[in-house]
Amino acid sequence: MLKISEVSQKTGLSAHTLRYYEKHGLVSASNRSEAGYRFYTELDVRRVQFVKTARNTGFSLDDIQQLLSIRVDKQSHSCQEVTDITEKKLFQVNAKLAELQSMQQTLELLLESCCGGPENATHCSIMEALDAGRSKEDKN
Amino acid sequence: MLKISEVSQKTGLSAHTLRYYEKHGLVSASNRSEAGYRFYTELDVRRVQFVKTARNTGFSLDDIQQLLSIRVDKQSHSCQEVTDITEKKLFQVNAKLAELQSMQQTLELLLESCCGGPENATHCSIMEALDAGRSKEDKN
DNA sequence: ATTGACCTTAGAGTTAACTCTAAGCTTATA
DNA sequence: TATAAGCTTAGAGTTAACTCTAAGGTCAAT
Repeated sequence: MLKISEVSQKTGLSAHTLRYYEKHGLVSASNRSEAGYRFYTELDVRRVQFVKTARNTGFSLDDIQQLLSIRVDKQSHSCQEVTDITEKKLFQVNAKLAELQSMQQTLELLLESCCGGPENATHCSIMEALDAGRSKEDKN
Repeated sequence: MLKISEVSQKTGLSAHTLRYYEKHGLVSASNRSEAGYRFYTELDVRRVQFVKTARNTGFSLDDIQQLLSIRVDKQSHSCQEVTDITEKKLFQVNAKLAELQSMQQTLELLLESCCGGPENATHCSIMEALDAGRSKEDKN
């Protein structure tokens, strides 16, 4: 049985975050001391680690809620449910990735076009490009 | 002289957003009618479009504040100031990109490993992987 | 018995960039 | 002149995931 600070150490999540997760129904300590201190079992800690891993993989806390409810009763859920959640997340990641790649390219082009020197910005090609408007992402 | 709804139409930004930009010192209408209605000049509209283009390129409103203050007095600013802002943004974009690419790879691996079928999730390899902990992004 | 470190809760604050609401003028049209 | 569309403002709400604060109880060590 671990106290919250020990779980914090073990997982790298702050005690604040652990309480936040509990308040939001993700992971709670199975036991409490008489004084009300949280006591986490080994299983609780594994659940915390599951949350952390899923978080690092990009899942939102909402996604993780769903994954956790599958996790506690795997028999009643299918692999397809799991892949559905995962695919949805992958789509989101891919969409964001495309957006950022476009930004990256634009920024690189801007930097290539500009001298970057100490001369004044009267003819700065970055300023000109931003002034020209109609950027790549400008969907219309 | 254009009213706010006309500028909205021209730029694709909502009237709310235009007022928001004004409140935050980005772009204001040069004139007002007697009744207090905003009237935008052609120059104001171009400034709005500059903001929009910069936004689409990934710059934050704070970055754009700086870019605008260079824009109104290019003589007093160097190309280097402009490239500094741009490089800083590119670094941020690259960092986020790396993070998302890592997530993408993890998610793809997860999806490859799972059958995704209607069988129950008792041995779902995605669940197992998330349970195994220590993901790639888990820096320690 | 008194520190000081740790725990508890409810609830407020943070971030960015909007987005919306309410209450009330103004303007154009019928 | 009445109605509807559009404008104004201040200020509240949204989103996600924390992060922090205040006020107070608990525990181990001196």
